[in-house]
Amino acid sequence: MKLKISTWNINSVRLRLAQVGRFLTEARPDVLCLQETKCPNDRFPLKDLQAFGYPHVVHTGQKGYNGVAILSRLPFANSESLSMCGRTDARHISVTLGHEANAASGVTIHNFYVPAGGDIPDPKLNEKFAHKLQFLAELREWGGRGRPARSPAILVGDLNIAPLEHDVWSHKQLLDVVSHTPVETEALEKLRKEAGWTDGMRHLRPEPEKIYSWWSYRSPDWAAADKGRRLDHVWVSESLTPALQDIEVTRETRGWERPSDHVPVTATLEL
DNA sequence: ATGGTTGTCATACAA
Repeated sequence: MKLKISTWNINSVRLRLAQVGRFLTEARPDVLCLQETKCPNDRFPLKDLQAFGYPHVVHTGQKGYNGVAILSRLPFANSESLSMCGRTDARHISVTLGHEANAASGVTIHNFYVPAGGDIPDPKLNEKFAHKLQFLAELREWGGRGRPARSPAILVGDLNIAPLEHDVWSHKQLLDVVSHTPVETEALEKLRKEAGWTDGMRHLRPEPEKIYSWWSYRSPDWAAADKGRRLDHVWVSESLTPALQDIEVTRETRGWERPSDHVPVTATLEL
């Protein structure tokens, strides 16, 4: 069977409910992982999302900030949410697919939203950057402790880091810009390789091809300037790497009315 | 070097 899984930082799920519906209708993924739902749990638009043909939904959110959700056409065997950095903010949720005798049963999907990290790339001067580095340290520890990539698993999300030279419009100009500083990019690549994850996007579309999934709202003409960054990622475990068939970045959603600053990334696996 | 935009919630803060 084919498993099609998408990840999208939606920047308010309530404001962009119709866009989620349009994307789901047009792309028809089996699973959609959302970040930055910016929605407390009691105001999450559960029924509206289910009505798009995704009866299985888990979510965790808070007022105003953060928040992650997973929508699925396939049922879940179980779900959990990790607490990172001793905080109650909603930056991870995972499910294990199951309850049906198909090839996707037993695949665990982790949906992460890594802190953006503020503007100043110095943990002594900027608490938000210190938080980001701490989050990466805990991600590394988590990747070694439970060895999540040693069983069939997919890790997606807004990792707020563009790790490679061709993941940004200008490597040199962004070396001291949060999201592309060496301390972040080296930490992310190290923890990914150590844990055994494959960078799914680059596995199918290696450098030097430029790949972006985010364009700043502050750019007056984002499409012409094309000063993007690849902040959104799909990682797959070793056992699932040969199953990777396709990666798609749905750039056109950035041109929709009232868009998110991130666009969906979709992976197709033949299981 | 600086300011540029958006969303949430209340007019500041995070991204």
